[in-house]
Amino acid sequence: MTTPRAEQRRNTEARILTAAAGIFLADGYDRATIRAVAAAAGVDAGLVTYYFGSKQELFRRVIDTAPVPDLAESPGPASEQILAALAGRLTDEPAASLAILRSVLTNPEAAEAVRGGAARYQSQITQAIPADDAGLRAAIISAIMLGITASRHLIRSDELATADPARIVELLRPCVAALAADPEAGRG
Amino acid sequence: MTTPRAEQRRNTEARILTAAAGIFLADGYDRATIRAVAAAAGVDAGLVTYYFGSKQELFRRVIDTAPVPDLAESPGPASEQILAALAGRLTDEPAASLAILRSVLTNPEAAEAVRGGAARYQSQITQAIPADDAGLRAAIISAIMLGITASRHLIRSDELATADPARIVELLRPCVAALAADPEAGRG
DNA sequence: GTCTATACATTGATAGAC
DNA sequence: GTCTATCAATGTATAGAC
Repeated sequence: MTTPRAEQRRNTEARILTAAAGIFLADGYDRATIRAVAAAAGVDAGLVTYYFGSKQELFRRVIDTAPVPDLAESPGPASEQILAALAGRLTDEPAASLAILRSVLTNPEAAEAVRGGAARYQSQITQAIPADDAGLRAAIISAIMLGITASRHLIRSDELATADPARIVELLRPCVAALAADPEAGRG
Repeated sequence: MTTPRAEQRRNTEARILTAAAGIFLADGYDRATIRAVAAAAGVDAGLVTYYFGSKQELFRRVIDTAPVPDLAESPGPASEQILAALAGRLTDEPAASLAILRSVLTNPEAAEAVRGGAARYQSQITQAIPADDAGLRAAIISAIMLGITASRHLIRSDELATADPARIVELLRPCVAALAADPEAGRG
């Protein structure tokens, strides 16, 4: 029943990380305090900075745990892959991703993370779209996903927060299809 | 050439308000300090709280100056009215509105302002859409507008920040049209 | 009406005890 | 490895001088 120090440290560190994701999600980077994170993790405030050095570094570590949506995971055309990824983000709330999203407007570090993640996300879409202005189309799609996610989970707009994810996806289908479709298809 | 005290006060107050809008836009509510606002307005920090009482109240006053987009101003069908309103927000940057947007994720007051503004905005759209799920459709449209505006002006995503507003509107046209259209029109 | 000086609270981060 | 005590910095808000 001995718990080696290294293992115990990993446990505590992981507990702090998940607690930090929750606090950053709830309060945003600026309002989130190390003391609050420590309290949520059931440890002392000094220990947090002892482990992670600074608040910035702690946030950076939280960012690293956020998954990057991989479109290739789901089958079908590009527009359906995009909608499938959105559906996943509507049902469950990825704490780390939402923490980044909430902090993006106040923390440069979070802004950089969003830009980086969005860039990779957009490049996936860009490659799947045959249009020559695929880059802009991908950026618009990405912006739409951001608006939908933020409105539902962060701002909690009444209609969007309570709506069935399936209905939201259904209503967005022609929208995304029009953006991801080959613009030449309709002409000749 | 005498400047009555009341008039001088109005001048200084207005100067502080516009300065505050700029600071809140640039830094967000939390990071924005009264000292920075005072410096930008060319007055003392104590004077700001003397006029507005508190930081919250100052922010509330800035919020009140933000215009509510009126769809009825432009002609045509609902989808075109929405796109016209978006076009306006893409070209010029309404400081007060963007200040609210940046602060929405950290300040409850700003969140309330967004909810209230969005509700009025959405009710306009809802009335213009014949569908029975018009409320959800309006909420989605509103979320899309939020995502586009935030990505362009706040996050400054490369593609969206530099793109021509006309092209963005053009790409979004079928998207908004599909959401604002009568779903019964296509059937029978 | 405007500015100076300051009280008060909060927070990030550090040093040392257990 | 963890917690206690503390420092230094920042920021809001107030009281009083000009």
